[in-house]
Amino acid sequence: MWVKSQIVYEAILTAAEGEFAENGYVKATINNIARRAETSSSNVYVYFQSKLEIALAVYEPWFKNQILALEQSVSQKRTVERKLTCLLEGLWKSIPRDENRLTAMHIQALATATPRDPYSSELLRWTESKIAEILSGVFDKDEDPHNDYLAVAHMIMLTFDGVGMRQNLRQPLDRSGQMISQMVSMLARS
Amino acid sequence: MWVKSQIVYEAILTAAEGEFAENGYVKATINNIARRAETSSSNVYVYFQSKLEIALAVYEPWFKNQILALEQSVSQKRTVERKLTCLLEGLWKSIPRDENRLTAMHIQALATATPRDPYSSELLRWTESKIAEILSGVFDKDEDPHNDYLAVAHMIMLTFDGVGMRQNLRQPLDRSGQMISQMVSMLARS
DNA sequence: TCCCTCAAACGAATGCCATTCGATAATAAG
DNA sequence: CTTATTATCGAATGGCATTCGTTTGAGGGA
Repeated sequence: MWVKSQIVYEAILTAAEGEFAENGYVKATINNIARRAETSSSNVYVYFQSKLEIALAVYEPWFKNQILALEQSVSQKRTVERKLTCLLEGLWKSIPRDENRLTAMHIQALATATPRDPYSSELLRWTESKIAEILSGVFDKDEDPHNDYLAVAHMIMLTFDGVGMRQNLRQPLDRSGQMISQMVSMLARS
Repeated sequence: MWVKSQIVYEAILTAAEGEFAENGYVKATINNIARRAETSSSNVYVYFQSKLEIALAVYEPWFKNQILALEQSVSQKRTVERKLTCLLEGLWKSIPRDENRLTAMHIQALATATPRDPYSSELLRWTESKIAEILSGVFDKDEDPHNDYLAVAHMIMLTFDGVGMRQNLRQPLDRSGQMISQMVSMLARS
């Protein structure tokens, strides 16, 4: 059917995940990915249209898992403050600082993309809805001023992008702790 | 000494500003910059160590001016809410959406940099202090829990980075208005 | 006026990489 | 067994940052 060869396709994805994790988006090369997947760089283009497409294919499932796991963690906390802190620490610390640095690689990929590249904001929208839903659950009001939560979720995600972007650079100063507690207290006051 | 070098130096900076504004960081080429400055690409390396260095040299003065102008605008507003709105609209709308798109180009430059590249976070720190100072002035409390303002300033700047990063992509949905008013009301409640 | 030195300038590499091409090999279909 | 399609590969192609080796020309000293 459609799938050329499921095995090779997945070998490429796995190879790419390793390569991106080690080298980030810019320094990773299709040749290295091909070598890891035990095929040729030209053959990679039978399965993917571009380097960007590979990056997105690697990132999406990883990131969705991270978010779903985070949702779990948040739900296990008892108080509003703990829930909010858990959410923000996940998004502004744990996930972007994850070993494999896929967040930074994703940011690199998007930053170097042009408007003509095949990017869809579907994943971003999915994530923002999810966060809005979590926030809504934290305060559990059913009257649903959902738009407010979406706006906050959007800001949280833009900050997440910023954190990921700054991950590349050696940041001598880490203000994330203060930032999180500040934001938690502002949100909790709502 | 050669008076000429100053002239060429500035010709390169001007040329680079034009080139970066038109093409962003990634698509801009040293060759184009050299051509605009009426010199050769190799000669550019007499004045700058790398493409990144040029980008930062172009960005810094432009951005500082934007911030100083914004500080002015904020100071002319009368109420707390108007001041905050002015500040956030500047940082999350006007500056990143500026014609010349230098914000997006700066993000591209940083996102593609490696930790070994000659980046200093001095400008970021300067900006965050400035924003903290502005916030402090808005609420004009002299007791100065300055660290809280710095944390908020940091978050504002990370969001700014996120906005600039997303500028590359055609974003179909613009939630910046809601985001700003939401943030203003959260801050004003402090 | 004539050298001599050294910064400034340049054209031609170098090396790296995403992406494409053209040609085979393998496989499925009839 | 033939034919069409797919997968694979090695060898381009084209673009670009950066480096190299050499040349040029201004300024100071003789």
